[in-house]
Amino acid sequence: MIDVTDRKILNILSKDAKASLKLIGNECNMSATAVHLRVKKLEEQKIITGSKSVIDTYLLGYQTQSFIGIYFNKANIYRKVSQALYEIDEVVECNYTTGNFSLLVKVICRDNKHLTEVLSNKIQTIDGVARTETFICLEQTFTREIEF
Amino acid sequence: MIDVTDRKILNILSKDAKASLKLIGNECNMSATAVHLRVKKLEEQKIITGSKSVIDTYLLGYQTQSFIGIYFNKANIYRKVSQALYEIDEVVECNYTTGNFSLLVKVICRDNKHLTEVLSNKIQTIDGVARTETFICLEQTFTREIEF
DNA sequence: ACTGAAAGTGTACAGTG
DNA sequence: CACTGTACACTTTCAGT
Repeated sequence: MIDVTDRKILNILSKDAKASLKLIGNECNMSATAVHLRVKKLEEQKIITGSKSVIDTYLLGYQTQSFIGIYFNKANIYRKVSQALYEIDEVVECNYTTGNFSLLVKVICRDNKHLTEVLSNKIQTIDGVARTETFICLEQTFTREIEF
Repeated sequence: MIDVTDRKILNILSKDAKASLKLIGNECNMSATAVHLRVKKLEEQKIITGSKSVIDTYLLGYQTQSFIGIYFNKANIYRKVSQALYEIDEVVECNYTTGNFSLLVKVICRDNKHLTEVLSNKIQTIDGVARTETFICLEQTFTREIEF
């Protein structure tokens, strides 16, 4: 399905979506056009699904990132609660998980006051949400992409 | 510092790093060149720090994503433990948090067997790690970028 | 700070092995 | 079928307003 060259391309693009085809071609001993064809194929196969610019949210005033574990008071409502969470702009990631919580979500707020408001006025008012547990990120020590 | 046009540009690029300057220019009623100048400035200010292609890890055989809460048996060692975690390829995000755990990390593995191996042979052998708590993601209901 | 024309890339297409 | 070389479109740079 995908070979070692495709993996090399994915590893480069996952760290830099704007890496030039020329540069990738040099790394893979290929013409830029050949790389382009492979990238197109990876997009068709939905292995590459898009791209994002990485933006420093901290510099823009969003300085309180946190994870929130959510407990339910009913069974089988994770889809409905997820939908309600999707309506909350500050919630950027939502995972249905095993373990203590039912959902584990990532929230990006300006400050602790903003977080308090999101928690009490938005998340905890969702039907089915019994209790939440907040983990404020004091420091994100690293993020990185997986290597294929 | 940054105006409403910059925000518009950031919102577009955070969802699509390869959005054409032309298209952004249309959205902002500006020439492609003017957009380019603003993007360059945002990069210089380190508000835009880079870009990534979004890759479907599931399709490539990494089908078990999980969060792992890490407890320490000593104080003040989060930097050292973070460094050790950075050496583990499967750990893609590491946060020093308030709450029960000291660190909350995101791990991407091929399957549960792979996760077990990472947990017992890699994470739990790090000096200072007392105990871990694993939250396997049964479903990532959504991820999204914040709006500015 | 923005525009409009030149140089340098990315992309599409016809052609080769 | 995977790749190459060429032609056009786009991004990027630079002089000018």
